[in-house]
Amino acid sequence: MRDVAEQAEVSFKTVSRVVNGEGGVSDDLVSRVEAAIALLRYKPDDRARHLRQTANHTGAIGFVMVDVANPFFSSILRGIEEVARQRGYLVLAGSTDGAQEREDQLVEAFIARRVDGLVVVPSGSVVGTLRTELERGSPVVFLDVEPEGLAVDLVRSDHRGGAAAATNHLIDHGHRDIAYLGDNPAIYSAGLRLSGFREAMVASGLDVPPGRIVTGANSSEAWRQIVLESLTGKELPTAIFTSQNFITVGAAHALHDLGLRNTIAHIGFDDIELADIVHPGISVVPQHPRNLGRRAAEILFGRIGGEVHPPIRDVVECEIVARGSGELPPFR
Amino acid sequence: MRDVAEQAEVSFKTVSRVVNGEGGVSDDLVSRVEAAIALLRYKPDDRARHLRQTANHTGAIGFVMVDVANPFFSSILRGIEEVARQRGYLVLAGSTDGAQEREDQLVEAFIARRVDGLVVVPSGSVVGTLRTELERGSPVVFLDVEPEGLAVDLVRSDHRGGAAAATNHLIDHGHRDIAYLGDNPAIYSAGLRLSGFREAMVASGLDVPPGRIVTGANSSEAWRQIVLESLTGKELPTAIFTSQNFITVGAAHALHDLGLRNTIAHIGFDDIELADIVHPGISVVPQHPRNLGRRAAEILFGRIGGEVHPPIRDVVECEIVARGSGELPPFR
DNA sequence: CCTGAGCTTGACAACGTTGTCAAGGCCTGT
DNA sequence: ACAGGCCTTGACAACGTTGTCAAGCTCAGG
Repeated sequence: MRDVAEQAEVSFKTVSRVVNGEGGVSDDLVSRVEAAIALLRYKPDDRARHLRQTANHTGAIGFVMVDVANPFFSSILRGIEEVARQRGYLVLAGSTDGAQEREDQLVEAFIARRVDGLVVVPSGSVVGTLRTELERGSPVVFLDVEPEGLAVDLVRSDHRGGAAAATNHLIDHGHRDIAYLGDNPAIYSAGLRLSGFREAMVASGLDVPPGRIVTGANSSEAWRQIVLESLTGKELPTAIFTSQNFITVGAAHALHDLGLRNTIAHIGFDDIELADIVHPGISVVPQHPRNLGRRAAEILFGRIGGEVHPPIRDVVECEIVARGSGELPPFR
Repeated sequence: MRDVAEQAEVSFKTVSRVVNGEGGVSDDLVSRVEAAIALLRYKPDDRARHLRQTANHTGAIGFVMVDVANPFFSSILRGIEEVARQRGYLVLAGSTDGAQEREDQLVEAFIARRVDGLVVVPSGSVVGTLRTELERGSPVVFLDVEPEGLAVDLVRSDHRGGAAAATNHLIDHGHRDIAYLGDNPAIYSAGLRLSGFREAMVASGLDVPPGRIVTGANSSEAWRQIVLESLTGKELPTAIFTSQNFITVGAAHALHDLGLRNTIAHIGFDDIELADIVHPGISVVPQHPRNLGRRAAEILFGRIGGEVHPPIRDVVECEIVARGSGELPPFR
């Protein structure tokens, strides 16, 4: 800016006025400044701008998720981005892979850049930098995961209810021996889904032997292996409930490999591309991640705009989409 | 920082020294400052830090893509993020939906925040802010799309070669009447894929009547409709080549709706989840987006680090994955 | 006891911008 | 012709940080 001012032979305050369209500058000077800007390819520096402006607003929000390569999260990001864009905001995003340490780093980095707010899918309990920010009153909206014992804004699917609905769906179709395959139940959503499964089973007076609960891998390929192993040479369950999209895909592959897709009933959490053109179609309890993202961003911008109200807790119901695999009768 | 200094009764320069671990501060003061920092929940402001530091490095890079909700792009983003994370960089990302105007806004916003470099999937020709930045010598790596007449760093798949390979694959299996379904050929990659298709057809002495080229929709649902319409009540092609992931999904749905998945051969560009458990499996020419992203980021960081060499042009070959649908013989 | 080296500490400028205020020129109304 | 107001323009402080440099202290060596 200093250079532009020199080039145009005006003070740099006048350049500032022209850049910001403040008016009160004669046409002569405006055109001289504009010529200098074009000549020097000058671009204002938003960091300095926001630094000076007392108003706390940097035009950026942060999104901390588990893995942007997972379509569930990238769709959420897209939803957030849509809302942010409307308001002229930029989105900083980062993947934690579920690691607390990485989550801390990301939150720290976002705070250091003074984002105006955060949407967070926390990896574990809320500690460290994130907790500090919450206490300080920074706008934070939690997504998909509800932190224990904290009154915060939250948007998530009804994991427990959806899982229970899926389980009941299988039970209604005559199944008694149902296996659950899911993420580590220490993960909030995975824990709720497992609870939903358990409760539905118990409510129908059914047993859940430990061998019927399989947890732990984290890619569809790994799940394919796990399901292959857990379905080989033992007494098979008549139905399985896979509680996450990668697991559903891995299990569908494994069932396919074993020639069991028409034998063992299967229902999954999260929707999956092409789930309706396989045979049988894969029944699922879909989430609507883009809407979750939009909703979270809207709440966040409300807070950023200074809205004061009790924490919003938006738990979105999930309904079953029946496509065939979840309606297979028990094979024994 | 000023407040911390007051609280600890030291000068703010001393606080700066403690925060940055510069040493040369007595243990007594260090602990007083640390106590004040904890008490006031002080976090340094990276913007001011980078503003002062003459070295041009803000610890952030930008990624401009078409749509983060498309797994192709979110996988690229993930690859970029991995490399960025290793170096302690943050990634700003935004979707253009292929609109030049939005691309301009994003690039402008990233530049205004003084990102250290950009990875860009340009929407059209390189004009506006992006062009200015290139001329100024800012580090920019192009991804997936090769800008016309510019010597720039580039990473992309071999769209033309991959499309030709797919087409030849169909021809080798006896097809003569092949339909092409693809994005608007004004889009760089889509144009190359169409060329690859055309050239392969011509090289085998085959006709490409205009009715066999279908272009233009932009969601798998829209493509499902288009394919449904274009395959109803006419003389059908014996094979189709769908040149992008959404189109492949839409076409697979449509073929399924029409009961033609075992009749019309089908091969697609981009890989698709579950493509191998449908019947027949969907043959594809996969790209490896995460690797593309990693590669682009590595080149970018090389430039940011000051490497000087002629533009890198990294065109990654694509190989066919045969799963059944692309190997069906002509039905007539 | 004095000198000088080494350590700790702080004062101040600078980064690129905007906000505040005052100076100077011109016009209008009397 | 003069007072008062408006319009244009610039000087300077401030935002939160780091770099530079000098001041003051301690301590060892002569």
